[in-house]
Amino acid sequence: MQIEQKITQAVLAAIKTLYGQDAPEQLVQLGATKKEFEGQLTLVVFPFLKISRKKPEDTAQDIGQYLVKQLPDVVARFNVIKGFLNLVIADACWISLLSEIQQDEHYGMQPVTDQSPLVMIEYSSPNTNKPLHLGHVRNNLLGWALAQVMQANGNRVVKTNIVNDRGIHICKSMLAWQKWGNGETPESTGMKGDHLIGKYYVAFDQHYRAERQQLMDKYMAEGMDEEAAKERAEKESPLMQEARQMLVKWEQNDPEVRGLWKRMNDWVYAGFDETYRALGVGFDKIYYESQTYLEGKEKVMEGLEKGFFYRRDDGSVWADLTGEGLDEKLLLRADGTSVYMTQDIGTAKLRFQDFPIDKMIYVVGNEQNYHFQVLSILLDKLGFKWGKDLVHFSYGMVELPNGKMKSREGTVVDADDLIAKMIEDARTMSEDKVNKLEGISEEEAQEIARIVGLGALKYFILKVDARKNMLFNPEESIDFNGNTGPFIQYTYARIRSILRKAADAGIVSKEPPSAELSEKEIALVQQLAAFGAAVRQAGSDYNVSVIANYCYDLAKEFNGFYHDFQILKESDEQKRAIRLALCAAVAKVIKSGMGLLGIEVPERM
RNA sequence: GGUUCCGUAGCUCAGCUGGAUAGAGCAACAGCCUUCUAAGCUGUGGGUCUUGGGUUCGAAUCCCAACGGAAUCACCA
Repeated sequence: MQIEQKITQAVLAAIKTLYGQDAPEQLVQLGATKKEFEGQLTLVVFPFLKISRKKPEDTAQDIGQYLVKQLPDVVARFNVIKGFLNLVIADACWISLLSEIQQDEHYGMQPVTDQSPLVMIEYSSPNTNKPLHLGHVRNNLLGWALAQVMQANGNRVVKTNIVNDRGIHICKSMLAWQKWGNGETPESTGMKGDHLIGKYYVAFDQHYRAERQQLMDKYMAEGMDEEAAKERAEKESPLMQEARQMLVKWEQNDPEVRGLWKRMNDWVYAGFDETYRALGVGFDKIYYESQTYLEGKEKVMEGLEKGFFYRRDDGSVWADLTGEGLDEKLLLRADGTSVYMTQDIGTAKLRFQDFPIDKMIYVVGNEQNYHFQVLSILLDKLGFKWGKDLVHFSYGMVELPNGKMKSREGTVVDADDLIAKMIEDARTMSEDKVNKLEGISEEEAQEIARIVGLGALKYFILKVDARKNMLFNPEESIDFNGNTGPFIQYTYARIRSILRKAADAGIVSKEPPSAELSEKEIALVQQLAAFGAAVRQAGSDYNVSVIANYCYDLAKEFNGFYHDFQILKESDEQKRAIRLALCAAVAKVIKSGMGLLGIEVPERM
């Protein structure tokens, strides 16, 4: 922000003039003044003591006097507490800052041009054998928000999704559907396609477990120990063998298996699309592993020829990463089929063909930290210029009070159920406040409930540092009071209400003239001014929770102001104009900040 | 065991690029609606910032070690 820039330069000049030495800019530590002292900006003078050779208090006095003299329009006065120089900034500075905020359409955001760096963000990346759950929700919300934040920092962003549409897990669902499905379809059952497929995935697992148990009992009765019996049962289970056969047929392009595979995947995609739409997330380009897994083999063979990798006697191909402090990593099985890593290499190859990627960000859970460490090294060896610096945006698990979510054990929080529950709760909540929604149609009321319910869910997830595991207790519903999405949305709705009334009354908010500002008003402008820094920090740290916390602080600050001051009823026209300008600016910044998080704000609630 | 991450109020979390007396929310208690939306505001109580060293004028923040928890170390994806 400009004020800080000016002061920083003036402080450097002060050091030079007063003590005859150049100080590096890093020594200038300017921060917000603590509430209990007068002033808005505080300079920490301790770093300058070696240069000034004076006591902290005297050094602060020197610099303070210099600033007041050299920047009278900016620094109105100052006070010194120990080594802290508190600066009182002139009201006019805050007012002109406020009008700058109002006039800047993209306040806080960097422009994006054709020359901007291209950042590709991979997120979501579901398996097509079961519906999305809360863990996926965290991934999707983080991925979307991160994409918005990167764009706000002046990057061209391509959002991408790699769908894991092949493999043994899908064959399990297919097989179970064939055996026990009686030709059920989403149409015939009214179920979402992803849920229908998920039902058969679970069915497979149940039958398989029963079968395995039977076999185990049999082998143990024959005198095998438990461990060996289990291993043999898993290997010889007819169901599992059938599933494996199906996968082989799939790889051989068997028309019948491929037909079923396509049909069932299409059901799942239709279901996913619905969930994505409800969450408000989307993609610019979707890749499918069925299309990329073969590409990886080529790349691996290329690496083998160049001597980056080696082949073992059994024919399998490996990368030796012991030089990097890691293990040896399998890239191709002895039978020539590819593994997870091979597929990611293939996907990378296709992506680089499609886009001139400068930076690649993978939004994937922290259970795969090792995988991405290895992937980065391999891509680098294979000549991808962004491989070495790829970013694994690694986020923690969502845990339930009794531990992790496990789809096979049915302890998952389903994404669709959760979204529906949130909207329902928001609806109930607003019905307790009938007076507010007077004269609102059923559709509007439902739309508000949707915005607020999703706002609560999204904020709940995004306000937490992504790296940390987070706890979700299904017994306690997500809050709508306190540090929550609805709190911020509510602040916005109240402001919009004021601005509507101002417009109705014909009060035009013109250019704010000069007037004295109260401490609270200055604090609000200062908070508004910090938006750009929050956006930059969120981008450089890959931390979207910075934006969430910023929005909360801003809303909190505004609510204090709203409580203490009259706005429309203020009789002094100049004060009223400034307060209306403040309202408009806060609404604008809340809307764009929440927008970065993918959270909508309602005009009323 | 190796590697990576985490440990702040009863609970959920901020603060971590070193700066003043460590902040919010929830829960508990006490107040504030004839006045612009009370999903709000104000107040009270609640802390060995896991522990022990080190660096520094100054450490929740940086370094080292220990303790506690999580993830990972598959011819699963």
